[in-house]
Amino acid sequence: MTQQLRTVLGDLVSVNSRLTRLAASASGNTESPAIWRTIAVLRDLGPMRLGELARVSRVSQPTMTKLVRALDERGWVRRIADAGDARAWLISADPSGIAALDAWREEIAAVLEPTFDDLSDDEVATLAASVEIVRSRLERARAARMAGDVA
Amino acid sequence: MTQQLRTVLGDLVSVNSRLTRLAASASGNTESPAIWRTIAVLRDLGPMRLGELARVSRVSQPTMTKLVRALDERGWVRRIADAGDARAWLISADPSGIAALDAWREEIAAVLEPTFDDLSDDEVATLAASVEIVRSRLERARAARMAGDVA
DNA sequence: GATTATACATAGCCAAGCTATATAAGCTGC
DNA sequence: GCAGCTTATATAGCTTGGCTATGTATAATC
Repeated sequence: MTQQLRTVLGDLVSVNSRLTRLAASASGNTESPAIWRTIAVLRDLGPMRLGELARVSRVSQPTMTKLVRALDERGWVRRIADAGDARAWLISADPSGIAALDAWREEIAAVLEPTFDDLSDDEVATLAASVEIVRSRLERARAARMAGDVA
Repeated sequence: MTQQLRTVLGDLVSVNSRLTRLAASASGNTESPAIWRTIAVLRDLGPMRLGELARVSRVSQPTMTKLVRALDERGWVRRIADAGDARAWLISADPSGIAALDAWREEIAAVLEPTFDDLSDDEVATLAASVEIVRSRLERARAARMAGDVA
């Protein structure tokens, strides 16, 4: 059972990488996955400080500084001064960023759809259930991290 | 239904990106996903020419040239001269490359396991089924491509 | 109020991705 | 049998995403 879980986790990450390449190459999209991932996190979890955003996204703080700058240049996030701590900013997804994210999702979905359009209802439900499983575990990993579980 | 499929595909790619970051940051692994993806393709589909490997992996030919060089330097692939066409090479996964891939999979599985260790048998089965669904579609996309479906 | 800790920015590196182009080998037509 | 097109891989040069190390400014503490 444990072995089966391990195999599945390895397969999951492995097959993910190929799916990502398919999505990226099939769409002519020029923006990077990191940009979309960052907006998605902000949309799902709400405004937060840059450092917290980095931890949640599992990238280093300097990497997030770069990403936020790129997002800011496109007008897709807003930097709000944190009243009470002049060092910090609250990063918030701008409506235009959410709209761009939605457009990107539409685009990759449209591109992938032909490859997946013969899925049965059950198979679609299986994919949806898996997405929820992974999402819930990501959320748990985040919560554990916030609780100071891991450095 | 179509809308549901589209939403699921968008979610799938989106959540993948976060899972990839979790796997990368939780493991101290220094090798890149592209390296592992390439060996996995070679292992699953057998030896092939560099150009075909690039098409199957959905990267450009120069990108694959770089990856194959990196793999060759580590001794993880072999370049076999193609008898009958002096321009081409057959790229083959070396046993040491397969072993390294297996070790990497073990490592990320071990790192992710604590986050996923309370999954029920049903949930594990759901993830496994999803992996198979995606894998089968990737294979189909590859076959369609080989048939000259897309440039 | 000097020291230490924290939040973010900067510098500088490497890898992965791309397009454009070069090189070398095969293929075709005459 | 070689001129010229096509094909297979390599090289050049760029951008972005990732990292560590370090700088700078503000809080927090003693």
